[in-house]
Amino acid sequence: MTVSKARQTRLETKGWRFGDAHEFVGLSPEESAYIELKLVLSSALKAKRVSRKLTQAQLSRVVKSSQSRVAKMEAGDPTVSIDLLVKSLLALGVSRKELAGYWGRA
Amino acid sequence: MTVSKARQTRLETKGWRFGDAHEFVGLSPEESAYIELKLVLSSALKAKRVSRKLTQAQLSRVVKSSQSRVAKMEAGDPTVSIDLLVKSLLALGVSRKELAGYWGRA
DNA sequence: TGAGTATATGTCATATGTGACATATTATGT
DNA sequence: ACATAATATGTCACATATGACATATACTCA
Repeated sequence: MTVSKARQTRLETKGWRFGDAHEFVGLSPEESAYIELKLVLSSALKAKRVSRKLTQAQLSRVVKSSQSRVAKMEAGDPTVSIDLLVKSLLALGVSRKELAGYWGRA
Repeated sequence: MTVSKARQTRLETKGWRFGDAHEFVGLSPEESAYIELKLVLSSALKAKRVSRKLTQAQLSRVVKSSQSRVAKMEAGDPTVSIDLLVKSLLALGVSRKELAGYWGRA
């Protein structure tokens, strides 16, 4: 998927209530699955941060990033890669089994 | 991890026989886990391609890439992102459950 | 041995991701 | 209401990933 399309998707989704990204219109199953995965990792990251009682600024130091990028990670911003999300979760001490759990979750 | 460090790791690993990336010297557990994850996805991609009896060139058309990049994906080249590996696996019709399986596999 | 096919490796211009910064918006307390 | 902390959003220079291409190496099969 192109960046502009991803951005458009995100814009189109503002205020949209959904439980399953398959409901996004005009997206192939692969595109939906890819977006779903990022959203799952995003919320996992936020959940982990909150459970550790860290601010975004504090977490950004742990993962060697910036507060704004952490905010974008948690928001599922299209400019954030799965790599960064995975690296951040690993930096928070998340195990591979836990990671697998996130992805397997519908 | 920086690119140069990743490249160095790969070079250092040439001809190295290992079953667990934790054995890489000088890498933190997170770095090892990240590399392991990429290697698992790499071999999953290759296995899928072979089981479908596709050449790298054919697969490259399916995932809209190039033969050389497919080769790099399967080789665990440090310039290949998890994003690309995941997108490619999804394009091959791999389910979320299957991905989760790869993800969790030690 | 060769010719044909598949895979690997190197390079490069361009696309995309990143941290950092400024600033806006939203919470939380007093 | 006000101040203060936390989070969100926008932008940008720089870093990294990408597809494409050339070319090298490996693999079949005759």
